[in-house]
Amino acid sequence: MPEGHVLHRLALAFGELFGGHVVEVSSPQGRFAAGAELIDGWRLVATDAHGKHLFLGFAPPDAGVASEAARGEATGAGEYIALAQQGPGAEPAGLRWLRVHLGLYGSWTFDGDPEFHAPHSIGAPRRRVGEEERGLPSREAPSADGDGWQVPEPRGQVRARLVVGHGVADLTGPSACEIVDVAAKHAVHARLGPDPLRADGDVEDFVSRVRRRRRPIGDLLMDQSIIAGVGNIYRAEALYRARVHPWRLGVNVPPARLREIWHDLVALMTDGMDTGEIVTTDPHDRREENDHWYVYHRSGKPCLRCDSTIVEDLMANRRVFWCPREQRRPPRRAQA
DNA sequence: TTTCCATGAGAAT
DNA sequence: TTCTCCTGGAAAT
Repeated sequence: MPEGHVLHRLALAFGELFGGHVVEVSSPQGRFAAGAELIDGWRLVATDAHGKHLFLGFAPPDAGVASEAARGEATGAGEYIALAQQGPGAEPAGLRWLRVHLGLYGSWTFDGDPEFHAPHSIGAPRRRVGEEERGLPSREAPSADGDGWQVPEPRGQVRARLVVGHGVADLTGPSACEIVDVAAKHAVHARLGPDPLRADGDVEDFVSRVRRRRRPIGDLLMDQSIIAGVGNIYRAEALYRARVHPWRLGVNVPPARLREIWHDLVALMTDGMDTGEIVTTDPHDRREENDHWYVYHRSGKPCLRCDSTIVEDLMANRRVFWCPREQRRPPRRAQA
């Protein structure tokens, strides 16, 4: 159940660990065999993330990066383009893109030798917050006589496996894993709203998309065509921090408050991208060290700020949490 | 051992 | 609105 910060974190990790390298791509499970064949032995030259979609751009191993913009930036080993961090216009043409959506249970697990920095698993379901991101221990510890790291056997249903000389990334349980061309990639971008973690994320775009809808703000924040990357935790926490009731209609939330929510999400999700975990509580509000959230999964417990009992309800079949005192009810609740 | 559930989203009804 | 799919950890039995 990774939210957008995880995908951006993954895009950065893939750039650092695989960027510029020729990658061996396979599908141990078999369900991605045809797609893997299309990029097996190709070079990772670009990464991108938008909302909960991860894109890895591959070029033929001996081709330079096609576009003018990319020249000199992604031609040698270890070099690549991180598109989410750049403005529009830097996208190389002619790449084959691996598009991955982790859905409910997808995760990437990394392993590698000590040179392959930071083996870790990102996006794994049910990860307890605060738990250190940690990968599988290498099966083969480096030994004194020069035996190096060995690629471990796939563990579980590995849909896709990416291998470079010094490390491996295994993908399990994605809801989407496919090879797309640049046109299909652009179609994905087109149906997504602005992403607080992208360089081209535009707060006014977000505001105007929300203000057009007579739907609860809690529902709109989960709609990827309104704002991309926000999931159930960031939705609940951002509304709490802005003191907005989840059922207030988007059209009734003042633009200034929406801007506040956006900028708060930029800060919270950037922190999540940097640390790998979602922490939304201010330090002085924490009563225990692991009080990472104000309302998410805290129904029945006291509000960290006012001691009111946190409540929950279903909104579009997803649990939504709020504090009835910090987030006052709207004058009239939206009809379910 | 089995059941339940989850940071998701698209299709079917 | 309900169903469905992908997986695995925790809770329930």
